[in-house]
Formats: sequence, C-alpha cells, structure tokens
Amino acid sequence: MYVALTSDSAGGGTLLPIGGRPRRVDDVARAVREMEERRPRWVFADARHLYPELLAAGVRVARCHDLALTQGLLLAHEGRYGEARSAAAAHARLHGLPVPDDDGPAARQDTLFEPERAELGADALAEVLADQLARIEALPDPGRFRLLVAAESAGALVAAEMGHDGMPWRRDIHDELLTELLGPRPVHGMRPAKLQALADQVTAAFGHPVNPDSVQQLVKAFKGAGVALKTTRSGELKRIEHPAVGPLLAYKELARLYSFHGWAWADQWVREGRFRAEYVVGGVVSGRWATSGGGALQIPKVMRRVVVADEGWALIVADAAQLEPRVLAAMAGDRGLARAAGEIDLYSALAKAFGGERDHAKIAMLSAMYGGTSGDAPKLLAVMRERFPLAYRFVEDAAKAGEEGKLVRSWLGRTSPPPSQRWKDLVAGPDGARAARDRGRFTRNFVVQATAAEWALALLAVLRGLLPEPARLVFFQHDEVMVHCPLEQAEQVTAAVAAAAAEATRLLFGATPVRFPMEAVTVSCYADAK
DNA sequence: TGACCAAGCGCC
DNA sequence: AAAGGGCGCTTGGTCA
Repeated sequence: MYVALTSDSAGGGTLLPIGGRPRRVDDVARAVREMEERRPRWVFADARHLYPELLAAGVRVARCHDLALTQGLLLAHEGRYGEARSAAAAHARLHGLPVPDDDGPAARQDTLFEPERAELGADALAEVLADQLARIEALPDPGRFRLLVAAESAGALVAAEMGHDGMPWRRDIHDELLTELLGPRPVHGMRPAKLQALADQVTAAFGHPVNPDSVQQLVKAFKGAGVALKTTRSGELKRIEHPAVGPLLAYKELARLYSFHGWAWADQWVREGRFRAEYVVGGVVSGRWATSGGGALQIPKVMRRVVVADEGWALIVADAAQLEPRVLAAMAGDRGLARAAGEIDLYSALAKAFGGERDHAKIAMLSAMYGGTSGDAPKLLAVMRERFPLAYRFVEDAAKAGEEGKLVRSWLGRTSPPPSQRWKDLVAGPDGARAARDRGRFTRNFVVQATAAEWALALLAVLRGLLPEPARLVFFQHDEVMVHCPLEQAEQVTAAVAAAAAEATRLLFGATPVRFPMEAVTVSCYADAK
C-alpha cells in the first residue's frame, strides 16, 4: 500500500492512501506513527525535507518511495539527463545553492521538480507516482529497476536517520589527539604551536619568510634556492633535497588535520557526543553517496580513535572484501571468474591462471576494471582475455560504449550521464582520441562501481530492517557499515550483517556461485577495527 | 567584499 | 591492500 504524504510548516499535513481518499491531519507525526503499523510504503516528494521532521518528532518509517530520487534515476535511464540537470539548476537557484554547470558531476536528486511545483500537494504526489510506476513497468527489466528504486529510497531513510542519530564522537579524545599532534588549541587566528614551529623551520630553511600554505610562495622560494618545481605535491617534494622539505611535509599533513578536522570543525559538526553528517544519497554519478557538509566520507584514519562506543555499547564494523571484482564476476556471468569469486580471497584463487602470482591476478583485474595500461598491465590483460573472456568482454564493451559517446548502465539500471557538449567538441578535435579514451575509462569503471554501490545500498536497506532496537546504523562509507548497539546485541548484529550481505547478493544476482564476504568485528573504538 | 578557480590531499 | 575512477573541503589568489 502506497500512502502519499505532505506536511506544512505547522506540523499538519495530508495523508493520501493511493486509490483512497485524502485525510487532512493536524499532527502529521502522530498520524504517520499510527498508520505505520500497517507498514505502508510512504510516498515522499523528497525524503530529505520531510523525514528529518518525522525523526525529530520520534517517528521512523520502514519503507518509502522517494519521488525525487526515482525521477533522477528514471530520467537518466530514459536518456533525459539534460532535463534532470536543468531541473537541478532551477532547484539550486530557487534555494540559493551553487548552480551545477553542464559539465559538472551529477544531476542530484533535487533534480526533478520544477520550482513552481516545489510545494506539491498529495494529489500531485499521487500523479507523479503513477507516472513513475508506469514508466518503470515500461522498462526492459522493471524488476531490477524496482529494486533499485526501493534501495535508493531506503538509502534516503538511512541517510536521514544517520544524520539524526550521529556517529559517536568523543570530543575529549579529539581534543587530546589534536593537542598531542598540534599543541593546545590556539586563540583566534593563530597557528597551533607545533604548526607554527614547523612554519618557522620552513622559513629558517629558506632564510626568509615563506607561507607554507601558499603554493606560489613555495615555488618561488624553491626556485630562489635553485630547485625547480612544477607543483608542491608531496610526491614531488619527496624527490628533491632541500632542508625545507622535511618540515614542509610535516606541516602540510598537520595543517590539513587542523583546518579540516580540527576544533572549529568539531564546534560545527559535533553535538552531544555525536558527529552528525549530511549525507547526499546518489550524490555521485555512480550511485555512491556524497556529503554536503562535515566531510564524513573523508575522515582521516588517524581520527578513528575518536569514535568510541558509549559505555555498555559496542561498535560493529564491517566492510565488503574485494567487492568490485566480485561484482564483475557476478555480472559478467564468467564461470571461471565466478568460481574464483566463490573463495574468500579471490586473487589467491585466481593466481594459478596468472602463473601462480597473486599479484599478477590482482593487477589484471584492477586494470580491467579501471582501464590501467601501465607496467605489466597489457601482458596480464591478454591473459585475462584468454582465461576469463566473458569478464574481459564485459568491461571492454563498457569502455567501447563510452568511447563512442553511448550510455552505460549498472546491473539494476542506474545510467551514466551522457557526454557533455564540451566532450563532443574535444572528440572532434586534435586531442579526440585522448578524450575518447578518458571517457571509456569512466564508463568501464562506472558499470562496476555503480553495481558495487547498489549491492552496498541493498545491504544497507536489508540490514536496517534486521537491526533490533535500540541498535543504530551510524556510518556508511561506500562498502563499509558501522552499527552502534548495546554490548549484548553484538552477536545478533554481527549475524544480521552476514544475513544482509547474503540477502543483498540474492536480491541482485539470484543464485550465483560468487560470494560477497562481509566480516563484522565488534570493537569499542573504531581504530581497533582494522 | 564576495564569487570563483586551482592546488592539494583525505576517503573509497 | 592494489590503481584509478570520483567525490568534498580548505586555502590562497585573482577578478569584478
């Protein structure tokens, strides 16, 4: 049963069971809680706007259909990505957000509704839903796309819930860590002591003041010292000999920590012992999530010791091992590769085909999935073509489609953006071959990465439904999940992770010899998980 | 002053 | 882990 839901700013709204009559209510949260017992699939114009309000009122729902996300998926599949883009731009202008340019990344989920329809009534929602369901039925494989829509929509619920619940974050430990690395928190505008000391060493090494944050000043200073540099990337710096290099590298590393994940960051993003990130479902064209603040997906590993379970609680941390090659094996239906992917260590199982060298198997697989051509790649790819022809051809076809400017799709039907006008111009020009190859690498990678992302999304959706109260999903990073739960639930949650991985595999690929190992560990501190 | 870009590097 | 695809985020620096 679908029930469309709208709310107004006063906490009231309308519930419209599809095929039934609308019911106007003064207290949406209460009405939703009551109806949730019947487990409807709630129809939201955009879960990002409505669901946080429900969460704040203490209401959670099991299932939803997110019209905005679904519209983005459908338009892309229908080759109408441009419409999604222009709607995204209109939405951005309406809300005073940065307007994405034509060549920019994704048409996001805020893509679909024209500004004048920003306040959709329940009947308009029902209309859009009917239209979407009909378009899905008309697709070549509606079953897969329905799964994609369900998973994406469940993702919208999880993202809002994780933003609401937050990941445990011990500010006291964070402060200790920063103080240990940088010195005590400085007063306004000053550098922390250890950072300043390193900056002073850089200045001393050059014999005159140089701001280590300024690329221009650094290049000029090195030039004055007789060292020609194109960039100041750490890799390039490491190759030269100059007394400024040591302190400069140390400075860069610590300065990043200070400005990205320092005290000011914590002031903004950590409240009541929780880091609350803003996740953007489908924010990456491949279907991976992005964040719109807080940088939750770029937390440096050194910060993991700050993530500590509450007293009497545990963190259950799990990541999928060698996810992408397994996804390729399952998609391509390559018997030989699938057999290897039935083992815990896929690359070891492949080694025999590559002269007994596990490393060679690894390079071959990675090069096939990412379009690598350096080193031994060509030779090893030839072996792969010989031994695993279906898998080889699968990614080769995706690359070829990209080079020709065609669209490619994930297993469930997420569709790559079309080439931009800029790309078409480039391809017609003198650097055309290179532009074509670049896009081939992108589409080659897209089919694998996007399917891996939907496997992970399916896992997340299933796991969410298996968790006992009061366990909470608190972190999700591409192929890794974290659950925060009472210690006594640790075993149950660990089992739920394994069950969810198996179910995600079944949902996407049915009966397949490919295994998707997802080992969960129970820790009190994130740093102990790896 | 604010808008915007490039560099650089963190994560997967 | 790989290697290379894609992201976010901050700073310095430029331009109107």
